[in-house]
Amino acid sequence: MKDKYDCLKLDNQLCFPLYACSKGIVSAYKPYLDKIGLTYTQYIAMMVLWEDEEISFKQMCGRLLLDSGTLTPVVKVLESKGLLTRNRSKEDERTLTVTITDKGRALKDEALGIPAKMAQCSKLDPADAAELYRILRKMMENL
Amino acid sequence: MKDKYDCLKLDNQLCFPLYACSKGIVSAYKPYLDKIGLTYTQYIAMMVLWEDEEISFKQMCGRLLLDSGTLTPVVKVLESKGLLTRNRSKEDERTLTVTITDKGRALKDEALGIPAKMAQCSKLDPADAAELYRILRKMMENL
DNA sequence: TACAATTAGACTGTACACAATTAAATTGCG
DNA sequence: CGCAATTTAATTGTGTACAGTCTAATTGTA
Repeated sequence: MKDKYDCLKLDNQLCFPLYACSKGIVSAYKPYLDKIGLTYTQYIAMMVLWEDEEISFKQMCGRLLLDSGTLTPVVKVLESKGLLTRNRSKEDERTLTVTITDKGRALKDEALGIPAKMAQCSKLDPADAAELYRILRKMMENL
Repeated sequence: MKDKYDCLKLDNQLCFPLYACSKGIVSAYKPYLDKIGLTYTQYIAMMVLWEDEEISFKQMCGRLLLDSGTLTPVVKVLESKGLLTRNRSKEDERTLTVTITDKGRALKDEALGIPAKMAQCSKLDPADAAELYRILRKMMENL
């Protein structure tokens, strides 16, 4: 019944459900994020600024685990929406400082209901959610 | 210590580690997939054909949870690499039948070592890996 | 102090990923 | 039978995502 190719079956992969769930969750966010006019990537970028209102672009890349090629256009779009400003640092002209605006800060309150809505939609019981969180955190450290 | 905005912190999200691990695993595959000349998306598409050597395009989309806009170019690239053929069904001209070639079948043996290499790289103990798999599967059904 | 090495962002090219639309083929119903 | 509704891929447009490259600014060192 078992053959040497079993390890190549989609159903036996750990990576595929991970990849599918990641896309699934991001798309589940869409209706809620549409209401506040953000994409998922823009949302997590704003999340960084909701926590630290001023941060260097480089640090932002590190927190989000995104490279400059991805984050540069995202931050420019957020700037064009008036949610943040981009300025070169006085001490080091290479460094780009990203700062939240009043409008960006105001959006925080609009986003407040989203995490609860998302928790419902995954339909995981709290124990599974906690386990998942624990294992994914461990995995992140190894990658 | 706790404020109402805690739920909007990146560290308190379940989605973000999921999204980060998904990207992390896919990028961990890269060196191994480079050796056989496939991207991750191309790899999972070939996985479907390694299991079912002939399948309709529509079914393939369903198995991979990808829509036609994503999979059409992927399958065309795999065709150009000579790993599969694309043919319209005789019974229903709308249906595209995707069939593995000898070259595609041969690639299966080259890919055989990859899953084991990936299991090492995630560095999860078997118990955690099994738990993760179980929870992600449950989540997939709910999404 | 010159100048090599490093660092920070931006840019280019390739590859997804999905929503929305389109076109062709087929089906179903009056 | 005739035509509206449905189905299947393909296409278009927007938005990531990352490798590789480039430029400008800064740092380290002889």
